[in-house]
Amino acid sequence: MSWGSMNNIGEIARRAGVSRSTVSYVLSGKRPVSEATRRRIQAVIDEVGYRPNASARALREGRTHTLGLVIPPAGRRLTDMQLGFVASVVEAAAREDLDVQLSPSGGDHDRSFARMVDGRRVDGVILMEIRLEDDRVTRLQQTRLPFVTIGRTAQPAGLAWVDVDYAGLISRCVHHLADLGHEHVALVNRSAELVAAGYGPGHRALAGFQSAVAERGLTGVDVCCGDNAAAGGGCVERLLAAHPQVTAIATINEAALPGMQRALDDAGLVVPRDLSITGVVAKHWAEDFRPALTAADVPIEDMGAQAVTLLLESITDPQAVPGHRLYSPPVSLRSSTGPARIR
Amino acid sequence: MSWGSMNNIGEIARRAGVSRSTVSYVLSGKRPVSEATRRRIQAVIDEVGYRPNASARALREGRTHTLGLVIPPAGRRLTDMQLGFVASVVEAAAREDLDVQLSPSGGDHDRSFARMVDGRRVDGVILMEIRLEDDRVTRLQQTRLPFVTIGRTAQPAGLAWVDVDYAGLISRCVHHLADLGHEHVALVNRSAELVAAGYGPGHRALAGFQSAVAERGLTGVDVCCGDNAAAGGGCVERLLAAHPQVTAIATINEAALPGMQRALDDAGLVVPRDLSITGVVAKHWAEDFRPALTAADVPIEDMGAQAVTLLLESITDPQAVPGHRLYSPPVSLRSSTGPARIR
DNA sequence: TCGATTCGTTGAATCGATTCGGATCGAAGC
DNA sequence: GCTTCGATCCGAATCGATTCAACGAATCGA
Repeated sequence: MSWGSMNNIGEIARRAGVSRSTVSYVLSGKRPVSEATRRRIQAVIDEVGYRPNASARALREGRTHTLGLVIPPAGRRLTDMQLGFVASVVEAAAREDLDVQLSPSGGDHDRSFARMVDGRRVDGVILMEIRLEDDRVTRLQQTRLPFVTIGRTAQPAGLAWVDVDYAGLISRCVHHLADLGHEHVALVNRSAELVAAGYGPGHRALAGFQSAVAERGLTGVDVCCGDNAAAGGGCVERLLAAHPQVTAIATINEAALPGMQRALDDAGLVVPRDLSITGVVAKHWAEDFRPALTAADVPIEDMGAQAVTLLLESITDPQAVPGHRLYSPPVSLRSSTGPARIR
Repeated sequence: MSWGSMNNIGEIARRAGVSRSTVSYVLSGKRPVSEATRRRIQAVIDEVGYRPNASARALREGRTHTLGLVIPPAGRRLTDMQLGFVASVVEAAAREDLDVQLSPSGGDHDRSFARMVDGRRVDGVILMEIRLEDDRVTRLQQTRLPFVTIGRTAQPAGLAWVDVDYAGLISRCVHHLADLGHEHVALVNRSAELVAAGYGPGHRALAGFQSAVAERGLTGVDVCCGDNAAAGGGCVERLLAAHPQVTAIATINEAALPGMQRALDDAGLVVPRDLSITGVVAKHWAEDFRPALTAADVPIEDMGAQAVTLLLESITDPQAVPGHRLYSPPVSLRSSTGPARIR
């Protein structure tokens, strides 16, 4: 394990007294090599700590054994859920002996994104924070580079994706609230910028909210809210002031939860006695809430792993019809929802 | 921008009616090319959307234009601060047109880490969550691959690193508490496993705590605490029960803060009237605390950017003596500390 | 004993880009 | 008219690994 001055396959071959091809076959096992020479070569490899140069291998094989993961541009802090996706994707990739490259890109015109895609630096790409109309998706389609989206576009047919059924789940939450007798409910959505940019979950949650509200004959109010505690606090304060009749809140904005909690505390409101809260958030947030949140737990780990699986399928068989998966986890009954009561 | 069946430099040369080298010189500008041909070539490049193959370029140049970032192994959730480092490193790298590869590795024997290091897949490595004795550091040293650590080992001489002066800052916090008249103070450290593993901040914070406590003639108690809200709650409950005389807490465990706050609320203690809290945490956490935390704000952004800068220096000039930077941000006076009062 | 088969190994081509020495050509100098 | 000299451009080597056709030697059957 000392510092071999040169660590290429030729040097190994020279020291072992064989040709480069034989060394290669020992590494890959794609052709039989006699036990004697294989041991001799392996000894040299172990001695100098040789590992084939990744770039050379990638060039020759046409595979980099690296996945690209496009995350929201830096500056904006990643939400806990996004971080969860990153972690689970990285872990799932590691299990398959794949590396992960990060690209912080918003639009299609990003240098980092362009390098990754056009430079054929990765075998496939996972896209996060997808918008209903997404430049990056169209860009990836025409490069014929396999990719999977976490979240889905407006027209996801023929694409590989994993997503949460925000529409269905928020709808289910509203029905749950209606069953409890609530008549005036509110939706706390993601940030206004995200929704304006056509961010899928925001739009789909709103659609599910509105349809369920209509179906049950409730009155519903929806507000956008920045992805952080401070915004959550202000948002709930304004909501309570403007719509005092509201007795229940559904949300998909987990990052705002701590602030929402604080605003409720400050207003002297007890959950669920005075106000019910529910929504679609990561399990971690639901359980950290006080009281524990009745919510649909987004299966972050599964989704990241599934995205990697789908991507690998696309890579190994580019012709195959891309797979997808829509998650619709059950709404876990915890302690944050209760019968409606006039405030 | 259509899908050129082949996108290599040879194809571009053929279409433009020149040799491959000329195309290369147009791209790099390392030799003069006549205006006429340069325009002709550029037109072809733009038309087919050509970009040089990253693997081939890396092979030839011996540089991958990629940085490796070693993060704590998945499974354990990353703390907010770690996430901040990742984000700022990625952003700083992007500014330099560098890509970032993630490697979730704890020990030295990790496959992902080995691939990254031995496969020469990256030009340099940034290491997070450094321990006082760290296998990965010794491993990197003998491969002669430039690297920078966020945090530092017990013997950091000759290494490139950025770190927070936890010892000095916690000491300053204790002095601040002593100035306010507190006589019984507590330190809430990071998790017991981390400290047992020789995690630097844990040890250095403890050392600073103990020396300051001794210097001011206080009584001090230190406890370890898991990096999450639940652990923080339990930790403070036990602390209050076992040491009722404690009137102030210093901490470096930001992830535990929400839980600590809840435990204090439950105990009916008002900050800072009944109990003072201070410590070293990311600004974000300090400001989200209620009341805002008097604390030294860890300059996460700067540290990530600085780590990239130091790494680039190591890469461009491997002979130079590695730089380092010890951050000692001021303790921002907010509202969570006040004069001691017997509970 | 000789041709056929198998096993182990080798040499050379290849992936796509960079780079250096040299070739080509027109213009300038004598 | 012939050499000289820039200005341009080209050809070939190179980076490190993989892979295929082929070759020598040993084994086998007839």
